[in-house]
Amino acid sequence: MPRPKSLTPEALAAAALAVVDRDGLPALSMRAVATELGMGTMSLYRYVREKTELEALVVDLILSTVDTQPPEAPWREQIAVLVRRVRDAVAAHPHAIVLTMTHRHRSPALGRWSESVLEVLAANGFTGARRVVALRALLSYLIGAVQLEHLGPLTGTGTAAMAANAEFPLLAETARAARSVDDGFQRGLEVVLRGMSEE
Amino acid sequence: MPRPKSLTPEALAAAALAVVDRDGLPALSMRAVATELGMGTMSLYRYVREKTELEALVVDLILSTVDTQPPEAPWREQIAVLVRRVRDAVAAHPHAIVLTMTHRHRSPALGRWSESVLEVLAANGFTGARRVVALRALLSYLIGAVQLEHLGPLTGTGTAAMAANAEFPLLAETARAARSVDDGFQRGLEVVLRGMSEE
DNA sequence: TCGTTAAGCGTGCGGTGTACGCCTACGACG
DNA sequence: CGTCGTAGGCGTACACCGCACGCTTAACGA
Repeated sequence: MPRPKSLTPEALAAAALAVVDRDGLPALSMRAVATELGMGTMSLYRYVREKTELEALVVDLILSTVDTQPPEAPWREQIAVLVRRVRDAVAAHPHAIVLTMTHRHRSPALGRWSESVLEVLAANGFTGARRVVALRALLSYLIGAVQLEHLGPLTGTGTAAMAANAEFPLLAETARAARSVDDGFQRGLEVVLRGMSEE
Repeated sequence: MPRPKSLTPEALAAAALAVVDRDGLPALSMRAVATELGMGTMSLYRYVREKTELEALVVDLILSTVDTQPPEAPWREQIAVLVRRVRDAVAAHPHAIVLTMTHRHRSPALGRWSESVLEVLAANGFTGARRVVALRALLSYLIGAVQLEHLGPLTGTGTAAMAANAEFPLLAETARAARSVDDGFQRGLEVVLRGMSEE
């Protein structure tokens, strides 16, 4: 048929991601992406029905970089590695984190990842409701911890003011101590893994 | 002094929240809030420097409804109740959840809540890094689980399609099983509490 | 009563997403 | 090789957004 598309969805997503990485999330407009690609704004709508669909494409591009193959290791370490890979992939594009969180459930890449985690769980005695609870706990921790790392409150600008406030002595002390805790993400993940193992 | 303000910040936030609850998050515009209050659009800027500040006000209004007094109970149940109260307050305004997550770190109400949780932890042997890790794990789980409940992927429309896909047999089975698991939030929370206790 | 001060708001600007319809490059076919 | 149908590309336009600016006006202290 006539006039083949000149863009793959990946190329479109890559252009959008480049805009976000360079100029921040508010700069992600249809016009900006079109300019990035050297096309007219409305041309993008040949590839995407609305802007949110473009955003979902960006998210899937980010998440598709994670290797879903579990490493050779004890099962808990297998899961820890898989979780950390997603954390790292998301953290590689800090301006896009809000996007990643709001569109993650439409990403086939995250679906493949979940399937991989479930395989590890299934191979190690997790069945039925217990497996459901385990995946939910892992996903919840992952999603929450990523946002915590990048939007406070233990390390945010907004909380800095609150933590300095004498009204919150424990919060202030905890925020101070948090800065010297190495890899809090990993230690929190171990909490979840330990809790899962003993259900 | 002349001409006292006719609005409290709470009244402003309440009007904005009414708009969001009634018409959804995209309908939250300065013009809509002004109309809700029967004022001119620009009048709002006497109370707020920019729109995000109004959003933060809404979030704090939502979170200020949670009782931060721990109940009489064993300490793990105390924490479970505190966490569940935040979950319920947030879930009461589903259209505002994205807002709540992005502005939570600027909410004094969540600061008071954190302080309260830390008091329970401190009174039960949690100190130093261990207390930091415990709070982070709880907050991460809370934040992530709330989003999981309201944006899939175990119960979302987007994932329904993915779960139906034969490419993801375990995910499909898990999504099916998830629907019959009573109070997955509570069971996931118990995973975290158990993991915390044994660090 | 009057002056001062801040509340309230009308106008306008630069930006957004996207509906609509035209133009045109291309691949298939006679 | 010409021609035609199709779908890619895009220019224009519209409704809406956040908000800068400066005027009008209500309420208090003196």
